[in-house]
Amino acid sequence: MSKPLSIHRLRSLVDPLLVQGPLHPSAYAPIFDLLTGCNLLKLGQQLHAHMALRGLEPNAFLAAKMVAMYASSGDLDSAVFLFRRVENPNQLLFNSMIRAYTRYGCSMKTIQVYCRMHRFGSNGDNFTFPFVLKCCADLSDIRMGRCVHGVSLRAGCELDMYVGTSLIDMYMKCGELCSARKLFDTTSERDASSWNALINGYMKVGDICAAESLFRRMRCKNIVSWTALVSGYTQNGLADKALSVFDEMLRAESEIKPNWVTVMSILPACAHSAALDRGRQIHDYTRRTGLDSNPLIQIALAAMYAKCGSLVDARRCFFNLKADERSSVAWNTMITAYASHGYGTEAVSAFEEMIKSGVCPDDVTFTGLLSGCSHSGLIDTGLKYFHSMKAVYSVEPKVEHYACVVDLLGRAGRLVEAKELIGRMPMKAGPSIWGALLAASRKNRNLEIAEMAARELFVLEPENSGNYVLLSNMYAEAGKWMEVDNLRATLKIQGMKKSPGGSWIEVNGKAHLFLGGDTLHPQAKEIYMLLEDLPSKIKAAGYTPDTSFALHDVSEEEKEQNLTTHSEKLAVAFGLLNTNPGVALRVTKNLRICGDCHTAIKFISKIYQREIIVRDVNRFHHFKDGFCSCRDYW
DNA sequence: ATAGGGTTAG
Repeated sequence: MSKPLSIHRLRSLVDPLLVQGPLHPSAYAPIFDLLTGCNLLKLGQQLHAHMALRGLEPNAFLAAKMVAMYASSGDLDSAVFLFRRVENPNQLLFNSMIRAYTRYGCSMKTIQVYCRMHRFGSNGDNFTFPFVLKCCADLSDIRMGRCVHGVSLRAGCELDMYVGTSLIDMYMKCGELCSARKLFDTTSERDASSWNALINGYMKVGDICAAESLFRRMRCKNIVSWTALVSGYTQNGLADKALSVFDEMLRAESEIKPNWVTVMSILPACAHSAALDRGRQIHDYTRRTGLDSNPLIQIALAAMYAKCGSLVDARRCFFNLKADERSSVAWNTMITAYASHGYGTEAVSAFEEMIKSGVCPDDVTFTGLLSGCSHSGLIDTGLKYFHSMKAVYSVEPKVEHYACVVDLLGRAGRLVEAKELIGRMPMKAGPSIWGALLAASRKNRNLEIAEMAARELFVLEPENSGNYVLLSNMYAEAGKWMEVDNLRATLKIQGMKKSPGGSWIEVNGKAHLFLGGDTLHPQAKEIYMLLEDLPSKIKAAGYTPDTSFALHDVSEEEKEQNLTTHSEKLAVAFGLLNTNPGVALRVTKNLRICGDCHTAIKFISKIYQREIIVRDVNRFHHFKDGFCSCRDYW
């Protein structure tokens, strides 16, 4: 596309038309072309109104241009209105409308327009099929896809590269990998797009090897190919690989540089690994390249910072957004950020502010809000919002909202109410529901309800060893060693391994991972010395180790020993040893933080005057001056 | 005028 003209230049083209009488449609068409993609809705509307006032009905050709203009300016309704008024649509107009609907993600509508086009006796052309095929892909409608494939052959489009790529993409997204591959292998002309469609498809189904081998064999790699690899790794949970490909990309001698989509793909990898320093580097990169002016980037940055433990930076990114850029997703990001950090009150006020600014909440908003209330013990507030979801905001509660409320009630010890709520749910209770109930029974030491929840979970997610471990721990607490042995035997028979507890901490941009009882680290000796000194220091400050968290059938002394070597303590000790006084420590754990460690870290934060931020699988704990942001409610 | 993108409970 040519460079967009300045608003003044466009004004000077439109204004003379507005003072003249009706002209031939061909006089207006080029103006609408110029307005397309300029996001100057007002100017387009003015011209349209001028024509309407003079009784000028656009013909199909002109309507096509106007539909494109409206669609590109965010006004789909006007585009549809125009389209419907044209009695004799031509191919161009159909294409324009199909493109408009596709752009707004209205796949069903696109298919409807395509069908109508058929009834007008047209097969479509090389500009029709790519969009229609994309919709088939989005709908996973393989039958429609095959049908469109057939029509595209009849229309003689089989050699068109755009159509070819769209076909490959459609087959990949519908899970017909073989058909896609066959098309790819038999196409004589292939460009980067067809390769990229395949790579993305393989990544989507989790076939990393196939995607990698294609990428390595590719000779015409472009920015999309690199991004496909990065986002594929991220989506498959391979954050480290995503980060190293990103580095490789920066090093690669080609001209290819990360664009905004690449950045969007790499940020979740930073978040996953809690790689705050890497995240900051990427933030710097967006500032250097001007990508940071993109509101989507700011939102993704906010989410990254929140997940890396820096709520301050997350807020800063959010406040970089102008008021009209604060979409529901932006608000959701902040509400969820507050919730996960245990700032329920702030989550609630962010929600209220969102409503005040006229942004409609959606289901994600309420999962964030409810989990925020739950983490902070705002029981009544949470219940109030839950009940207002549908009544006030027309958002249908989904299973995840029920899970939040089960958690909200359960955490507060209202297990019976939680159980009753599960019974009244309009949908089937899934793992999230029973998982919340199990965790709540653990917290309240209610073995009976725990057994009930666990029974459901063993069926729903038999491969999740965490559930067995949790119940087994509860049996251990209750001294029911027989049941403990039974569960352990079950675990063993099924060949399941307890996922090892691990924590990591980033120091000078490098992550250091510790497993429970780890002695492999080069600094292990110093770390253990520091930890061995801790109990006496802490005991002097009034701390008693809570051995109920050791959960082994061993003597009290041994239990205490095991506690000192939990991975989160090792990571904290390492942090104390390797950072300057006063620097905040950020530790990430792959499981839930242990209760004894929680107490110990509170004391450490006081004794060593350090802010310590621990992210566990559920939430953040901010330790400072002997207190935790969760106020021991977790 | 093809391919890639942000927010989600235990």
